[in-house]
Amino acid sequence: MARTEFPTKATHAQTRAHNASLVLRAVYDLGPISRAEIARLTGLTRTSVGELVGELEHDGLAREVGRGPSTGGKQPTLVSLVADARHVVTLDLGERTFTAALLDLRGEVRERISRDLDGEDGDNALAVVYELVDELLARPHQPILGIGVGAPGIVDVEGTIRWAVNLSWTDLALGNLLHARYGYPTIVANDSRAAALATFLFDGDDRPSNLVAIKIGRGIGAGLVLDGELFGGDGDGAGEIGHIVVEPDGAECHCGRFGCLETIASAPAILRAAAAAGLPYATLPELAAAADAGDDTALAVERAAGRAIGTAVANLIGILDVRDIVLHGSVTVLGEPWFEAIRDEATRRSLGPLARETRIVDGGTGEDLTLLGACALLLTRELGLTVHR
Amino acid sequence: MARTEFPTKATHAQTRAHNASLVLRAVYDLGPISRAEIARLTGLTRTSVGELVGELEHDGLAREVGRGPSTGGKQPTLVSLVADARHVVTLDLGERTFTAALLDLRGEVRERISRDLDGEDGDNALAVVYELVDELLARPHQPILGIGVGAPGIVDVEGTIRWAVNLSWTDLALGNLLHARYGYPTIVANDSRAAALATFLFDGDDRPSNLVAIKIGRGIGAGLVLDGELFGGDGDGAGEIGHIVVEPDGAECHCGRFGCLETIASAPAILRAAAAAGLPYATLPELAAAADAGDDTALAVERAAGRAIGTAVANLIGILDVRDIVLHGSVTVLGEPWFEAIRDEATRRSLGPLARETRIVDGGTGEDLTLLGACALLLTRELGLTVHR
DNA sequence: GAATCTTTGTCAACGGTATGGACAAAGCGG
DNA sequence: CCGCTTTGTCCATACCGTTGACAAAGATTC
Repeated sequence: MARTEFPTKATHAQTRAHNASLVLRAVYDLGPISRAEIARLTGLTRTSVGELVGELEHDGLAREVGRGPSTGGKQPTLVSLVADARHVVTLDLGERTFTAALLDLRGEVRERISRDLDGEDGDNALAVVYELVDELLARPHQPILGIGVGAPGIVDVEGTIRWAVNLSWTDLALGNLLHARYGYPTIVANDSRAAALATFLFDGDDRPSNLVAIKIGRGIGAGLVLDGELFGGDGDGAGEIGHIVVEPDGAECHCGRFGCLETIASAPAILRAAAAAGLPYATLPELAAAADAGDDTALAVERAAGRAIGTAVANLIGILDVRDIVLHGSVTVLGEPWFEAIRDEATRRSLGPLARETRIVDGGTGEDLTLLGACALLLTRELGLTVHR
Repeated sequence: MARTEFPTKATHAQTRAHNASLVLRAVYDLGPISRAEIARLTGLTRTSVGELVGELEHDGLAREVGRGPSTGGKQPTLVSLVADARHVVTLDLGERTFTAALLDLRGEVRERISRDLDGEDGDNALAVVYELVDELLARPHQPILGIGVGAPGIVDVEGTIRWAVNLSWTDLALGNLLHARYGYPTIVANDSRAAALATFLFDGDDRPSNLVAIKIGRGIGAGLVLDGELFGGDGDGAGEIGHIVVEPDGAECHCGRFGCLETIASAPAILRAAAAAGLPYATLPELAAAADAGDDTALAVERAAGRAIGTAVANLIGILDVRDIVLHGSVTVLGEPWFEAIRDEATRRSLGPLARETRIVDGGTGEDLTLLGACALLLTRELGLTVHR
């Protein structure tokens, strides 16, 4: 078991950084809060907290905002986060319309622009990315903390997009390119994964430490947050469940296999199934409306798609014993009948006690989730705003 | 996202502990090694390393063992681990014969005893545990580092066995009981998971940081090592893949569902299938021998079981993108035909690029894996001998 | 209203721990 | 034999969290 690489040593600077981010997180999470309260929460002394808060104030990240009520002694001085102290450039390249936005430290969108690809891919798509960032940075903004990108396909930890079919990108070192061009810290991650992290961080209040967010749209991909952190797998392909074979004798998938989940439950697949059943609906909302209005054939199409997802969910539950499963993406417009089929199938196919405690919830079409997730990754890496359990 | 619990502060003592375990690990992994070499590896100064090695020597964990060859200067003093400096009490409660053993710091078995349960369960089975530990501790031994237990069923992080069907244990706080009775640090973990960790730590040399070890015997369970650490899931049930439904119209399982993986691919299920096919073999080795001798029916039975496992493996690959999958347990005696069926089915059902790089290997019947894993958990917690990547 | 108690935030002294420089010991090469 | 290199240790220094004390300022009690 001789591993040549060694974990890094611990230094005083690291302890300092850790405690600094602890204080920042207290201010971030618990709104206006006194130094003494932070000291009680973190276990640090009031002295240390005072010093660290001083640094935050110096960096403009925190500010005194008045006094709190006394509890029998001197009034505490309340310190609050300055949400607008930094801006983060975020990009969502997961749809055929690229979106770029400036977010503040709370994940609030301050500026947003987008541009349709018009079928462009390769270098032209990359040019669109540059245009969007250039335009965003031309607008008034606070000091930039970094650039966060959610991109489709398989993205490695270095920020290289190894394989993104729809954009014809292979081994595109997007992270390095952006860093070289703009000079800011840059993170590139898979869009489904970013969305999963966003859901985990911004959406819930008292979650367990694991969450799976499945994005179901043109493709199907899941982001896995395990023990509070995004899990990538050995080849950065964790969560790529769209190509698990569900029906070995099913239709051919563009990946070459037969009966992949995507051939049954993705948005295009559902519309194909509807057409095959003789239904005249060309979009998912139309299909959903028909089903809600009592069209049994439409309902059956929805349910069949739901059951396939339910099978995958059962596998997720059985393998990971995860409590929270969030479904998002364009297909969620199918609404309750579809969800019901998913829940039924997931329950039918997994161990009772596990399935019973699982919550399968609607994450909506998740407009900003990818942007938020990319932002969250930056906040974690640059400011240490990790969420442990 | 107000979480009331906070991560703990960092202290100087923690930096010290971290660096101490870094030095220990260098000595542990890289055999006799000089202080200067440790300093280069860890990035610590020779001063710090000298001090820390001094502590290890004081604790008896390390010892100077001579001089190394000069490389143009003073000969280095080599420091080596004293493998026998501590003993760990380990228990494997996963089979119907309980095993207890004393292991040294290298995981070498120094003493081993076992006792058949003779069908006992509940408190009587617990009494057997006490007997075994009493007897082991009555033998000559080094200072005890702690007690590590691999137990079947669902075990939570506190060391309570929430549910172990075969032993009729529910909510048995085994960890607390053992700690109260013997006073040593105690860890109780699921046996499959312990075995997975053992495989990860002791077996490979340059693994990726993820590994799934599937134990296939009377039951089927997997241990998940993700990013170098055991993953438990929200309800400590991660890896309980035996009850994922593979054939919705299959046979009834004792869990109440139909067509669970265990109803098809566990040892008893395979023997049932053999009987149903009119074969006269009552044990797996007999079945394997017949298949190897050209019995096509026996071969077909083996392959059917293998394909079911292969389906589960495909799900694991698709969800986790894990490179290394180890199969162990009594069913591995079926040998190559069975493995081939697993590999074929796993490949057929998962995305090409992923499946191609996956290694599905034979972990054997894994006699001591659970003991080793329990030992490894203790080494990690008590001495910080974690293996990062 | 005065005295006492509580709580807050800060300051100075202290202690643990990693670092850097210096140095003796000990071997190699010319 | 002399210079160079490497090793292990000693000493002084710097970083940073802790401890104890204290002033400020409000609450509580008499």
